[in-house]
Amino acid sequence: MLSNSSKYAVKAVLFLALHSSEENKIVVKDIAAPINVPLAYIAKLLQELSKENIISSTRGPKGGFYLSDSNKEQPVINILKIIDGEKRLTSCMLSLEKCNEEKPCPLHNILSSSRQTILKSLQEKTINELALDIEKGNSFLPL
Amino acid sequence: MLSNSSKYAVKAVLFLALHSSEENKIVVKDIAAPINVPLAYIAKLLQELSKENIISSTRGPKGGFYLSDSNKEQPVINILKIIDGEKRLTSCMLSLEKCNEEKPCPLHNILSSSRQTILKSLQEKTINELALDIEKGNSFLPL
DNA sequence: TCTTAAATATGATTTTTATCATGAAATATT
DNA sequence: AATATTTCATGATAAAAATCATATTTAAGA
Repeated sequence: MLSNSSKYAVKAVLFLALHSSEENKIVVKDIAAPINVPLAYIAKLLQELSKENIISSTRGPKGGFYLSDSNKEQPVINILKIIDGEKRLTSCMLSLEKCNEEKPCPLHNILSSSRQTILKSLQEKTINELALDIEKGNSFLPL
Repeated sequence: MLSNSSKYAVKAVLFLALHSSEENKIVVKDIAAPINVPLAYIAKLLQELSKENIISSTRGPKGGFYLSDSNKEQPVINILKIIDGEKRLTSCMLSLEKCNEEKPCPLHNILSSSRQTILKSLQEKTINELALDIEKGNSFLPL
């Protein structure tokens, strides 16, 4: 459902949500290490996210990546849309082009409602809310 | 969530459920064409499924693939377990090894229950039941 | 204005997944 | 027994995804 890249991206953004701010930018190297993702690889993903305004960055000395307040209010699904694309999230489980509510594929009725629920959650939950869950100890981000 | 291979496998098995029986075996070529999957590729998948007793086959003239009655009573998830492996179906959405009910990752609580529901459905629904859905016109299998 | 520290852009390499090809083994028919 | 038809086993190739490398641009500070 999620690509490797998306998972890495979520981890990185969450890390920024927890540890960065406009006044406290973080260098790629210091993001890659704690979230345990290859530096050059996460660098590329961060670039994409930055270009699409999911996260913020400034270059040069004292530069780095960070999350502005408005960045933090975005729904989690925005990350996935950029990295994996809309299609991957919503396409039929059997990849049948012609599958839809009127002409459902055999798996459609079984999976559809759970799928909807998942998407709705990802739509509603903001990056900031996820970060708060971690801070409150309701969830964890090991390795 | 599902690999390409798994999707192909489900389509093939469903096709067999609808059109084959012990007395009416079907040759690979006549499976590949209607489900629109490359012949040599589906052949390999069918071999795997056959070896693991998800489907049945006999070789030589008049041979082919088919579903025995007991094959048809298996849950759909068996196909996915063979082709994708158990791990792919159940692993944490962020691929965090340490994620579990006690120490949930940030996405865990959001997604876990829907995920469970999906797995339960795939566990309970048999191949035969899916086929019946199609026969009744409750679902379709285009291309 | 020069140097340095950072992101950015681009592309190369590696690994994984998907696809294709071929020969060996098995069985039914003659 | 010989032959033809089919699955089965194995491995080769191609495509896509993941990972790595490098040169360019930007901004801060001396």
